[in-house]
Amino acid sequence: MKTSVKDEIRASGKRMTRTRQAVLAVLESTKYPLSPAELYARLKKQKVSIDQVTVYRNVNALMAIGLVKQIKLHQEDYFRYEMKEGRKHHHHIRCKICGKIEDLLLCPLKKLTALIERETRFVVGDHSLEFSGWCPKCQ
Amino acid sequence: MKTSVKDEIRASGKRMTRTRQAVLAVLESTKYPLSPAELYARLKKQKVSIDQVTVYRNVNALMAIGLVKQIKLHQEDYFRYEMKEGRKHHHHIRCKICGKIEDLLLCPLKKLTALIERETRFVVGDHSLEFSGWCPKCQ
DNA sequence: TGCTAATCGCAATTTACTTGCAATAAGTGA
DNA sequence: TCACTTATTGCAAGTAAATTGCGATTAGCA
Repeated sequence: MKTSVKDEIRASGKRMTRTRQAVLAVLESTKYPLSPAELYARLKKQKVSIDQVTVYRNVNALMAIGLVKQIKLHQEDYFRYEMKEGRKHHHHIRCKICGKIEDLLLCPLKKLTALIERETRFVVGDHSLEFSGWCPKCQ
Repeated sequence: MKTSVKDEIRASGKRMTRTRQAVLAVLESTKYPLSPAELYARLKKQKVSIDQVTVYRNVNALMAIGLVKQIKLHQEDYFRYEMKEGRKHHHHIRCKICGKIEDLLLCPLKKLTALIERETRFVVGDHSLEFSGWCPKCQ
């Protein structure tokens, strides 16, 4: 775990506990966003003593201080979480069959903001974009 | 209600009941996607005798035969439904303050499919795209 | 008009997530 | 190093959206 992460946690008045460290370690070592249930399963596999509720509370706390990003995929009815740390703005594609999730580093939307603001008179904040399809193995 | 809608329902082996007709009428007269709770509230206001469960079962049935489209907005933890009938492919923008939802008729993503397929080796099926921001009244 | 299966209402269940509370432990300050 | 404050934890219970089971109702056709 990078020192900077611990510093950010301390700076926000939060503490670096054994469980929080374990949650962060799993998120940092995973290349795609994890659901609380998946996170919990991995921690149990590693013999980390932790409760489901603590996983929820930790991802929420880490999200509140901006270390972790919450992601909602269209086909699923739960949230996923990934480290924000040093990651570029990106989107995801998810396989309709096996659920495999991969990053898409592209984003075609920056140019669109001005057009949308002109058309709708909204001020545009964020966007969410997600593709689904069939991964190489499931085709 | 258009005859064609009733025909489509009958053609799929389903029946046009009083409650289903009422659900369809509300969906057809609303310009943005409705949640089951909103649908239920409007039906009650119109003195339609219907149960919450029946609203859920109806939107699911209508979705199964392709008359209605299910939409999940990023900031909400429930589904919304809108008529598919004759509507062009579109996306939505939602106000972060008051929740106002408006259609966006643009879609910048068709050209992107080939690029994503080349990069990820996925076959792209659908996409979902949603903006959020501040509507004219809430700015 | 009478039959059959789709649909309905009501109650209970499921799933993801949150909250209350007493016990524990991180980090500080002496 | 120890004591103290309070963030954090585990467990149990509670929410809210959506689904399911089942007996009663009713659409639509013969």
